[in-house]
Amino acid sequence: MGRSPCCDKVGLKKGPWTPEEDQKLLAYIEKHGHGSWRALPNKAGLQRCGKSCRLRWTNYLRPDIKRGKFSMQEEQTIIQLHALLGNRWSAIATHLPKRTDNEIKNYWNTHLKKRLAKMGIDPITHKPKSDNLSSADGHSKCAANLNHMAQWESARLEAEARLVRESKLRSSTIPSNTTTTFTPKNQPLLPPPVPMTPAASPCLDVLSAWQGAWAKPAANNSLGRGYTIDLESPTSTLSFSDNMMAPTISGMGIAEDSTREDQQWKCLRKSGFSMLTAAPFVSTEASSWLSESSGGDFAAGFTGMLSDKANEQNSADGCNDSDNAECGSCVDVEESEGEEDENKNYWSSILYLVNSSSPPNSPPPVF
DNA sequence: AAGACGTTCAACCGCAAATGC
DNA sequence: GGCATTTGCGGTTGAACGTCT
Repeated sequence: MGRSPCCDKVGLKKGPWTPEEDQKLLAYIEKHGHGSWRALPNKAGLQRCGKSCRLRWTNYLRPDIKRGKFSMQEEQTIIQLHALLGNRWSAIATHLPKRTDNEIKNYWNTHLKKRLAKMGIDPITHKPKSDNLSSADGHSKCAANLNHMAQWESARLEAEARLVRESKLRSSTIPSNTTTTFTPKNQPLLPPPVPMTPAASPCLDVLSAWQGAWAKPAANNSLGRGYTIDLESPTSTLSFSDNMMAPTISGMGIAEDSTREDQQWKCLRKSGFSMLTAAPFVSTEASSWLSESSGGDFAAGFTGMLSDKANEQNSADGCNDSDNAECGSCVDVEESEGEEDENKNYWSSILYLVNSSSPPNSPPPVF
């Protein structure tokens, strides 16, 4: 495709794979594992280079791949992780089970990036384009914190990715001469990916930090507002419960009602989501780093970049309840609002979440 | 109906890291 | 430790398909 071939050997087929080739590759890997990719094509009777075979397998034929539309939670996860890690698709993919890095990369380039850009958000910095110059004082601190956390999170993700790779390698190199029968649609040849449970990743991560901040009070909260926490979620993302007042954590694997979620995001924004509002729910530990990050003034520092923009939006919407935790007007979402507005709100909320997730001064990860 | 234009995504490439000898 | 080979990653391409004019 427009470049010199990666394999010098002539006669090797390129371009789209035929069903027959897929079948050959699948049959071979089912029987022998992939072993050496370079040697595989000859052994499997394929006129392809090993690289092409590996790519076909990892991005398309592997049984533990989920195809189809990305859920809203997956989108949120991608955006949050992209804000932290940049174009490190393989690291992002470790947080999205059954999605390949290539698929995530494509989805980002064809959908998410454009949607962010359309909203005036720089898809690289994840900040409003007009906001780039206004981050001189308070925001720079947050940016530094975010950067610190990004490095920290990045190192952890790399370690996780390594574990996943090693696990897969071990299993894939073992010939499956067991009773495993395999077709592209059903039987997994490889074991399920290493779950990113809190137990597996006991250290802080940005998303977990968020979860922790929200989740901890759940055990002894007397509010009874419907906290729901999925501790097994590998990459939980923040969402809000039905009445929008108490934060909830929902797991990635949980099917979501997108319409409802839209409304939740909308209300999150409408309620002027801020740590002022959230403070009563935040654990001591979490509020500690939040406080540090804001130079001692937890509420002011942390909410600065959140509420400013949210208030701006609220004013535009005529919702002035940003400082009111019991914003009742947010419960009923006006149906007359356009879908575009909902999308905007949803994306705005994501941006604010991304901007705010950086516990500073955390110790370096030990793996 | 047909050509132009835009979008999507599988597959390619080169590079860097990891691994083996 | 040094070199050769293999593997993984991220950027890019272009065919296929959809939409617009």
